[in-house]
This record gives sequence, structure tokens and C-alpha cells, in this order.
Amino acid sequence: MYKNLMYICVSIGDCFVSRNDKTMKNSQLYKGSLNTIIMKLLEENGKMYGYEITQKVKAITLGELNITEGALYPALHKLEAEGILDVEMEKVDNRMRKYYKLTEKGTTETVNRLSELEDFIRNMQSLVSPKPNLEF
Amino acid sequence: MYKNLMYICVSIGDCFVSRNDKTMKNSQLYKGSLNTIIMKLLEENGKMYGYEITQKVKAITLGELNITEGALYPALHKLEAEGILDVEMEKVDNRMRKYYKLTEKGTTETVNRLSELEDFIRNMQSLVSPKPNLEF
DNA sequence: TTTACATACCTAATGAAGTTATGTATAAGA
DNA sequence: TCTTATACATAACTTCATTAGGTATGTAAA
Repeated sequence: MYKNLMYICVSIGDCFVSRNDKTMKNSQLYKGSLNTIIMKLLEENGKMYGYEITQKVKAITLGELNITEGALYPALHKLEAEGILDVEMEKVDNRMRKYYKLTEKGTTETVNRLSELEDFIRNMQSLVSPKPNLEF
Repeated sequence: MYKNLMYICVSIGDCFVSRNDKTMKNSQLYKGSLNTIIMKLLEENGKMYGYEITQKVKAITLGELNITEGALYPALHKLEAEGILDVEMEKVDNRMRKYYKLTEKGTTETVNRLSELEDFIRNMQSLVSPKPNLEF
């Protein structure tokens, strides 16, 4: 219902939806997973630019996860500074794009991150699933 | 290998492992999941005290996730302040224990949190699994 | 018997990651 | 022309967890 707030209040009158739909809140659970997501997408797609990443994530999660630009760009810069990502500027339709791709180090590191994610998911499922009795 | 550092340096000489094994680092991925974990454990076990929660989590995850006390106790206090948890003091073997259990509100909220966790896991799996071609 | 370890609670300073709210700029469409 | 979409960026703030302590009792080893 939150998702429809914009449309509702537009029909009533003015609405302070500055530029994007800020009514969509990501769950706390996504905290800490951004780098892994970025690296995995780059591993899969070769090279991507920031805006493309936000759109791809939104599409794959059917709108449930919206990467904020304030989180994404600093994250990309940090990964670049750490030598995980390489950057390459390109001008498309008079607009600047910064394409990111994994370095060799980044590719190796991505394998580790994905393995950590697997462990994490497995552990969370152990914690929340009505597990078979351990005292057995 | 990090896990064995304590034993290695003890065999060499002095080692600054103050009180617990501080060499165990949890992945960034766990950030944001602590409240959900606490609430689910309480839903399952009725009532638990703080130390018990840390041990239970360590056991279930086979030592992979270690809740730090600096994270746990503030989290419990916050959940209590929000009316999610009720507290009950009990003295056992001359040691004080604070047993926590879900309030009615807490029980309702736990259902939401678990549903969020399911969505989160599903979305993360969509993002990282070599998914079937969406352009098909 | 003193030292260490386990149990059991607590908090303060710091760090890391994300949100919110902006700023800048071009292109497309109503 | 005004809005929306594309495309980058950062600064202030919040939240969560880590690090690093403090207090106290019980038990086992040195």
C-alpha cells in the first residue's frame, strides 16, 4: 500500500515526492549485502554502470529492493579504491557513463563473497526453520 | 584458519586474547538480522536469557555466527523498550538471569520479520543464482 | 592458591554501511 | 514548459555492530 501512496496523493493534490519514490523502504536485512550484489552482477554481466545496476536489481527483485544512489555510488568508489573494480568512462547519447568491471582480484574476491553468502543463507535458514530436534 | 589463531599463539607464548576469542569475525551479511534471530529464537523457545541466546546461535550455526555481547544486550533493551519483549529476573545458582519473552505485539511482529526474511532470502537467491533467462 | 575459563550481566567509543536530501546535467514526452 | 527518466555525485545523519572495556560468581587446572 505504501507503493501506491504517490498515485493516491497525486490524485488529491500536491505531493512531496521529490524525485523518486522515497516511500519504498528496504528491510534492514539488506544491510551488508550491497557489495556482494554489485560484485555478483558484474561477474555475470561483464561491465555495468551505476544506474544500470539499480535498475537491474529492481527488475530482478520485482521492485522489492531499491538500491539508493547514496549507497551505490560510495560503494562503487570504495570497491574501486580497494582494487576490486576497474572503471572506464564512456559517452553515450551525450550522457556520461562510468562502466565498472571486476579486476582479477575482484573476480577472486567475488568467489569468496558468494561463498560467504551461501553460508549466511544456510545459517539463517537453520536459525529460522523449524529444525529437526538436535537433542535426538 | 582464523579460528585456530588462539591455539597457535598460545603454543608460541603470550597471546592477547583478552577474554573471548576475538579472532572470529562475522560476515557483514549478518548486519540487520540480529533482531529477527532473537525474535525467532524466543518464539521457538518461549523464554531465554541473553547468554543462552549467544550459545544457542553459536550451536545452531556450528560456530559460524557469534553474537557479540555489545550487540546483543543493547538489542534486547531496545526490543524491550519497543514493547516487543517482556523481561523477568530470576536468580539461578547465585547468578542473575534476565529472561526475555515475546509480548503479544512481539509475537505478531515476529511473523512480519520472518516473512521479510523469506523475501530477503528469495531475492538474494534470485540475484546470485544463475537464473533462467528472463528474456525468454 | 592463584590463574584461567565459563557463566552472566552491562556500557562507551568508534567504525561501517545505508538513508535522506540535496546538487548538477541531458534527453524525452505530455 | 513542466515532468519524468537517465546519470553522475556528495554531505549530514542514523543505525547497527565491533571493540574494548567493567562487574561479579562458580569451577577447574597449574
